Amino acid sequence: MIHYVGSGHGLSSLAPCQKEMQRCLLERTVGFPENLNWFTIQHAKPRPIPPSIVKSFTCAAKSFFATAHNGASFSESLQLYSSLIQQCIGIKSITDITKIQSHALKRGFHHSLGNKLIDAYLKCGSVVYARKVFDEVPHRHIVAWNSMIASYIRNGRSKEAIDIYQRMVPDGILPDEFTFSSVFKAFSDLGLVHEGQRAHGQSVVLGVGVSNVFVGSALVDMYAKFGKMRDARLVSDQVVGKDVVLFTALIVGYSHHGEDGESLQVFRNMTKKGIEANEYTLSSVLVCCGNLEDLTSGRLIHGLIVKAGLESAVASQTSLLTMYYRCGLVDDSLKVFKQFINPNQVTWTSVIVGLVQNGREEIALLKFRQMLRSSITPNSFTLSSVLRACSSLAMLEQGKQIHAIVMKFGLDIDKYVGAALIDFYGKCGSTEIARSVFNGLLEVDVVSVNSMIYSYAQNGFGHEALQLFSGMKDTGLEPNNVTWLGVLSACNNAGLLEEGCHIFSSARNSGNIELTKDHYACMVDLLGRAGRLKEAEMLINQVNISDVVIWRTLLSACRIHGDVEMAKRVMNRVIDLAPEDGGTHVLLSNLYASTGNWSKVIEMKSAMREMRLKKNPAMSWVDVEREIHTFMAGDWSHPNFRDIREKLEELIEKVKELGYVPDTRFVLQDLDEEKKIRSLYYHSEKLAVAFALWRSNYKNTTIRILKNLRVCGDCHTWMKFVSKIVGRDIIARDVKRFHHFRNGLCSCGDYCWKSCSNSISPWELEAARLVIRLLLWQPCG
DNA sequence: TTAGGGTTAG
Repeated sequence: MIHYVGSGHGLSSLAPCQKEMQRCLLERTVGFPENLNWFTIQHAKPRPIPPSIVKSFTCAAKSFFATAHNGASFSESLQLYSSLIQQCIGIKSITDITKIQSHALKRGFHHSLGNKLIDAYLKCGSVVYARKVFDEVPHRHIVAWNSMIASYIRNGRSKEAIDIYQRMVPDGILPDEFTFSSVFKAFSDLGLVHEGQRAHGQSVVLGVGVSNVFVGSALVDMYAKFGKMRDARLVSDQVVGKDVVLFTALIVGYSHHGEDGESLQVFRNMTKKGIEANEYTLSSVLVCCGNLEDLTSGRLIHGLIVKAGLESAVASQTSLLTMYYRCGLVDDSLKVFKQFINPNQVTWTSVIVGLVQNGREEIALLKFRQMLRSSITPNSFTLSSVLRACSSLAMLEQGKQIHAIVMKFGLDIDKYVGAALIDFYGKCGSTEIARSVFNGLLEVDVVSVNSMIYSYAQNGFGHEALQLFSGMKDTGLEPNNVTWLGVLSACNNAGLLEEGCHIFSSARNSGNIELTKDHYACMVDLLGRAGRLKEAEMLINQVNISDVVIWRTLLSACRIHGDVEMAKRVMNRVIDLAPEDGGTHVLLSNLYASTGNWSKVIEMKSAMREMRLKKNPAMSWVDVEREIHTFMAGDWSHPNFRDIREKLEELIEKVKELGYVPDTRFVLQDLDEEKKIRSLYYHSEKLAVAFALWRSNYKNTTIRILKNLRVCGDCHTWMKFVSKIVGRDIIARDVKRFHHFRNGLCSCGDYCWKSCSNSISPWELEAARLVIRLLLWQPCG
């Protein structure tokens, strides 16, 4: 039943309406002079509007003109409005629809056209206007309800979609298969498990179950997104006439929940049934191959993509390059990337991520620059990855430039980028900046807190890490595996034995954390460094973990405390677990060397030669004026070696005056005392510091050193003295942690070099000597 | 006139 509303719809009102329509149409066809009549419009040649549109408008107007004169019936007028609205959809003009709506409203046609108008607004992308009409008109067709729900979901407004869905039954409208195929996504988007299940129940009651493959695949997708793969499978099994979409939803579901093998099985079943995979399926299956590092299947899918002619499809190409880099084939990944004619943001990001994950950080940064040059905007994915590249290379200046780009795009409040920034500044030794980034985050989650705890941990700020950890409870954040490890490592790096033991037992007793070998390794390190070797050994035996890293950690502690007997025992365990491992032999050889057992050292070295094991040469890198310089112990190949040597001699003389005494215990070769002292002087980190000071004599910048092994104990003392005499900060990042040298002291509090045995070690004596010297040296008051 | 699945990060 169609209702007329208002009274102005008769023939008498047609003339002004005609004028109104003429005005609307004239405005639509921009460029027409206003004094033209309908006849001239038919023959006029508009400038900016494409001829096809003008033609359609002219025909519509002609028809309206004719009906107006002949006395248009209600249905004729309605038809004309519908036709005009249809044309507006064609040119996606919301303005024109609004004009037609206002015209129709004056003539009382508004409500009769309600569903048409809703459809038109939605097709032109205006959910707001559509909703306005939806709320105004009394007789909404089921199509209007379904269209509103689908549009809200497409626009990421799932809550409003659910509101509309929940109003259907009270309004006397029963949801149909179109409703359910849309609405389940709204529940999964919002993570509303119970509500989603209830809607599933309602669909069964209404008889709109899985007989429809659209409803079935939407349900499979919803259950998969909830992580309920068993339910997803049960629904899928009931669907008759399964299609490629349903299978893809299942494949993606399994993959997202770590069951990539099952995904591949589903894919095989699908192809067995003769269902052809499309671009969506193939991209998803490639992700599974990448996650499984299953290159054979990955290459097979690559073949299928070529066969299906989908090589140029962007998503499958992106997945292809992702699959190759996850399988470690960076060059193949780059080959795929080269085939892109116009790489998009995701493609650029994928290739950058792949390079960073495979340790090709420098090329990743190069690609990032190319991306910016091709005017592709980086997103939070891209920026967090390039920041990771800068962290790995300790490239402070580059990272700062990327931080500026982050600020430009307003992404410094993003939790992913924020965590990457915190990690970056932490790894570059700038804990204060890391903290200010942390404080500026819009949303703090467990990952950003973990990043901050790690920054503190790496830089020896144990108490700060503990404080942040205890504050987590107030913010309602639950610590995870990574948090416990971070805070344990903070205690370890700062030598907080008691606190570390307390944290470890809390983690063990918390009940909801599964401790991994990393947690145990950290605890063994803490106990071992503190000299509680027996306890450390007992802990390993107690948990019965056969992991080479844990035993090697204990071996390293044996070396610090000179426990040769335990070291031999531990070494046997290490060799059992990793017979080819060179590091173990180096450790034992160093242990013999530090106890002066040179015959054993020679024995070990010849054993290592036979096994063709090599000790990694110690290397240091220093960043001076954005240029990286590499140094090796006793290597004078640097073009400025004369200046470096001169600077080094000068520094050594000055630090000696302040009390520096070379500690030859750190020379692991059998040399006479004088030669030992000379070999200490030319350690790579000393060369790097001397070079940096020579090149930047009159500047007050921080010197940043990166070392591939741990900083040697003698160099550690030497750098403390140097920081005092030159009044400059030195930050040394070694393989384990950071050392901030400032004004004669180090942030590690010398914990790394302190022996915890009962007798006073030479190091403690040296530290005491240093403190006295500094006290004397500093002016009082 | 209305409907379902995919690619990149800690």
